[in-house]
Amino acid sequence: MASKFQGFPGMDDILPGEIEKWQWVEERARAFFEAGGFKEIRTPILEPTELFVRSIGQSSDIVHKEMFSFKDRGERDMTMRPEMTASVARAVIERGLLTQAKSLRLYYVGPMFRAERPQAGRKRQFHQIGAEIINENEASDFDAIALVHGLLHYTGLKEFSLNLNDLGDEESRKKVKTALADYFEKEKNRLCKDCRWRLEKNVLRIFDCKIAECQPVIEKAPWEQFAPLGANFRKLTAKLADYGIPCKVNRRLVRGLDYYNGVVFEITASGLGAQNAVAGGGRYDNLYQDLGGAAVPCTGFSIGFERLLTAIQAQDEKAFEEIRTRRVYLAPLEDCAAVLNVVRETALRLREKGFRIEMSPGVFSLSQHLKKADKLGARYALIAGLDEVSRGKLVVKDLAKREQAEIEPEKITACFEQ
RNA sequence: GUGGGCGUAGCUCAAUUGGUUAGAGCACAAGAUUGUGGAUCUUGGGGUCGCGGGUUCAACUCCCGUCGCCCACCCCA
Repeated sequence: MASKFQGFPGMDDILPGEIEKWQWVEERARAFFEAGGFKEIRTPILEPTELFVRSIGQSSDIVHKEMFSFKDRGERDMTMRPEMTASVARAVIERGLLTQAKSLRLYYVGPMFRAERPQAGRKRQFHQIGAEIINENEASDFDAIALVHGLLHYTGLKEFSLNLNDLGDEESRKKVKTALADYFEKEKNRLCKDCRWRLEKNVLRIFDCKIAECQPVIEKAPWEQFAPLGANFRKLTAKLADYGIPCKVNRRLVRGLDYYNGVVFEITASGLGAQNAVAGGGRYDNLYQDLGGAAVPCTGFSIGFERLLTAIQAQDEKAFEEIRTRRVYLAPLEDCAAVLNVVRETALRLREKGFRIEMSPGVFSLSQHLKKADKLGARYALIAGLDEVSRGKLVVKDLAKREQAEIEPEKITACFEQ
């Protein structure tokens, strides 16, 4: 409060104590993506404004009112990325990645920026973790959905529900749009003013409306008659059922980004407040072409990092207990190179095994060390003084069980394997 | 962008309907405690009461503005 400067609205600092959870989820996500054949990609936060206008679409809320855009000193129009799919597409096309491989599986983790009014589960700088499957066949719809589903479970989310819809191919989508436009045009006087605006810009978005008076009109929209679910979509839902992935078909599910076609989906979770979508995605077969690349079919999804974290914790208070059990506190009892080196080297060996190292700089007595270890939330302590080091040993203490053992530093990892 | 609620210590909150030097718990630091921890006790550091202006002999308290936070709408992850 006494600070002369304040951060911008909706842009948070992620502090020690909280960051460990981020790292934990991130590590799990990376492992899961690797197991699915995905490689990480990182792209710049700033992209040409036109890239997002072309991909996400003029009529979308993101483009027409939520982007952080400005001109740099060279009068270039730049925008802080509001999502990742367009950036990945730009990078793949620009770097010619599809000339070296027929198809690609890419994942990303990073900050996104949208100039919205902050509220629960919505920040101006927020983070997404997501993936794109580029130029594989239609079976990738299933892969993408199975991947999010598995990943959410793997990161500790217990309950969530998957909704999906079929927007159809370009042709049928056009037909549906005109048919729906005709229908809503007739019912125009029963719709709210926002819906009338949507009727002009993008009819499908009317289905997003939550105003009570519009509901009867929306309910009766004869979507099924204009756009029966495609054969591929039926195959997809059957396969999901086979694999025990529960889902609900929701014909009113429409995404707010214009590049989607075909299968789209959204995952909602409890414990999030009004913004309860934790992940979303779908098929976008025309994007690469629209951006000047070859025509390649794609599908992808992204997960809201912050929302995932709050949902995980809301559903299970002990979700991040494992972080504590993987913490090792360093307790050197002497301020001399021999002792410090043994302790540090041993700890680094454990770090490679996935443990986190905690230590407090300075020289302390053993009792002070143990007190600090508690405060830092460590499960184990590595204790060594001149006595142990001279005998080539080191003490490993389990703070929870109050047990300890003297071992040789080289055998430290074996001591944690069982 | 629109609406509602809220800004006092790092955190959670007090301050007797305007009145001396703004308090407590938690947290933090030191000691009791020089190789075995979570407790307890003692002591200590911390505040331009979000910021600016106004009313008043006197403002944390009343008025206006402003900034920020929270929640919701819109929409999205």
